[in-house]
Amino acid sequence: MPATIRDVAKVSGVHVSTVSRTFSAPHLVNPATRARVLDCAEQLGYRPNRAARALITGRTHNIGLIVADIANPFFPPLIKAAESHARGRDYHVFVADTNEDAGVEEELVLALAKQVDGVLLCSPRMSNTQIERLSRDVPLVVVNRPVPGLPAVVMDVAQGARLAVEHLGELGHTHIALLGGPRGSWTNREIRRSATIAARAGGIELTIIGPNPPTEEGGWAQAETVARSGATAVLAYNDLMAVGLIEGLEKVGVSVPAQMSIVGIDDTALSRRTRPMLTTVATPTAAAGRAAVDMLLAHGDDRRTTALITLATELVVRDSSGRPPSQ
Amino acid sequence: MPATIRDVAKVSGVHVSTVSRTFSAPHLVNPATRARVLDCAEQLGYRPNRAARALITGRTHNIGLIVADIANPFFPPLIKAAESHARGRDYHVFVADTNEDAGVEEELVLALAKQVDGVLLCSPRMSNTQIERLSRDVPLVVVNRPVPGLPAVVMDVAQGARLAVEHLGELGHTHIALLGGPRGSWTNREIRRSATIAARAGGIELTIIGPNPPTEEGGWAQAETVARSGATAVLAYNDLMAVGLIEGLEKVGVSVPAQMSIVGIDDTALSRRTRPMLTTVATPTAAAGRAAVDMLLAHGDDRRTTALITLATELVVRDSSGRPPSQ
DNA sequence: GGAAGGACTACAAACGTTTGCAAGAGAACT
DNA sequence: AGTTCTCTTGCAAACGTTTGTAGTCCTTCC
Repeated sequence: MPATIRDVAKVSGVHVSTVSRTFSAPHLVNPATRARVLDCAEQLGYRPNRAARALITGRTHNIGLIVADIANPFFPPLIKAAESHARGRDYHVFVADTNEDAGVEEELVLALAKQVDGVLLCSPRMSNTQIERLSRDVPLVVVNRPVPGLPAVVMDVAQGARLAVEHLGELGHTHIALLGGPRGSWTNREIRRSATIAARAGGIELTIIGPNPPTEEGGWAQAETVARSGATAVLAYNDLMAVGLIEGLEKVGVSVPAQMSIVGIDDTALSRRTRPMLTTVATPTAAAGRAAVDMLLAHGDDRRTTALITLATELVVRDSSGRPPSQ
Repeated sequence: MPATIRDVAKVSGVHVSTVSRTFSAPHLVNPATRARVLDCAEQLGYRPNRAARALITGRTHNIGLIVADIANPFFPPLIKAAESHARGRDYHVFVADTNEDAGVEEELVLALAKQVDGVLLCSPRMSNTQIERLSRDVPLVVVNRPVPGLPAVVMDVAQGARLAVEHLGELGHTHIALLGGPRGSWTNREIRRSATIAARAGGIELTIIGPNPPTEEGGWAQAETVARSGATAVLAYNDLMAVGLIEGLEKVGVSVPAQMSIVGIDDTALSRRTRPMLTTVATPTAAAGRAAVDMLLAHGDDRRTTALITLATELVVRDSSGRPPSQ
């Protein structure tokens, strides 16, 4: 029912190949003919069938975007930026949610492989070897984790964690708790590594609590442990956990920031909406989405880009961090 | 480079059509042959090329999902549910964000039309006639707005608004402000209509403030107007505006709920995270996503489903609503 | 005035599938 | 033993494009 290239050819009295070139190589067709063809196409409401085009060119002009959990406020800004950026370059985006499941993740990459020119893998739960294997089927760009031999975009959370610890140190805290994230997370290891170094440098005692699920509940559940740890400040794996922790602390009668300072990571929209507003490490998620799309599309040209892009983070001081109780 | 049906045919010593049938009509091929073919396919890592299949069957097994703003916390749960539900039925989902722009919306539907079996249009900003025209190019299901002649899924916000007004009435409020949403929104009209009726029935004065942009800023900006309106309670178009309003009221020295009760709509994840926690009307967004997918896929079979599904809403009472100040 | 080149267009094969049709082999019926 | 039926498979056309090759007609040059 929808107009095909053949309909346009018939109506405008030229061969299909001429119609095709009118769209894909305009300089090869006579201006007068081109005008006539465009006119007929317009008239018929013709739009090239991208699937058919993909069959022969091998380029679908689609990309896949796989995230662990769309409902996690970290991802929507990334998705939004990536989608918009891709669309600006005439690419459409498949979005899929793995529910934090590595198996689903692999299945999705495979299922999408033939329909896209590449896949953005955000915060993957798969092993490096799994990811490397998949990258033979379809170009991959990994976000939030470096994978040897593959292009990746990561946030400089090490810097962020250092800034956070230094900030707390300057406020006078001498004992900080680190509320860790999920076990397999590269980001989690980075934070831990960097916070440990920064704490040692600042003469600060660091208590590590975790691993924990990276959710509000995960933070909430550790409130008592945190309260009894002797620490006067906490650096949490992400905002979600920080918020859960604040809530949990309230419940056990510890007020923030008077008795306990809290610093989150990510600067999600959430952090400006809680009371007290959350001091947090801002990670440039939108920029990460755009950068990942750029890498993926560049990927096509030269054979195998291996670059690792590291985006700077910064500390955003709000109301959840303050001086330790004078006692 | 990736294995095609022809490679599998060659290796397993049968014709391509037999391989094809092994996957798309297994009962037509001899069990022994089928086993052998499947084995070879497995060996070669063969996966049918869905684009090529779509070319001939006319069914892409993809659906489009167009939302106004991915970063609006209303949408992620809907997207997540729709994507997961669709994947369970072997469909993949294109997600696109229109930035609240009707022009982008139309362009997206057209661009996606050939690549999908149908499009879910969530909270569209286009006119009904525009939508109807587009529905001739590609099956559409509209979410959050009824469009004559098209299948749609809507929330019973009228019921929700009534419950909210009654709740406030029972608490003793006699003057309520309605903080309206965007001009073109059907949901906004419904809320307004229903709140007006409920207020009259309860002997409550209703002041309508708006239209406003459906964002945190939109709520924030009206804080002073609300404070001066004489109302002791507010029903906001959505949670985002309610949260913004609470923040704005704090700034001008009005405390919630002591001096002003606030009720939101949507019950986004947000509403449990703010202080005070938000009393709000829960809309079943995940269910809406699933229902819309179901309608879209059913749509294919019988020619034109016109059904309108209305999902019930309910009031969730939390901490932002209370008795009016005794004065 | 013939050759050489340029601009434009048509032809046809290809991309990876699906599917209607036909053919062959047995099995089951009459 | 002939007919019909079922099961299984192969053949080939089709889906809507792109693109290499070749052809036509003009210009331009020597």
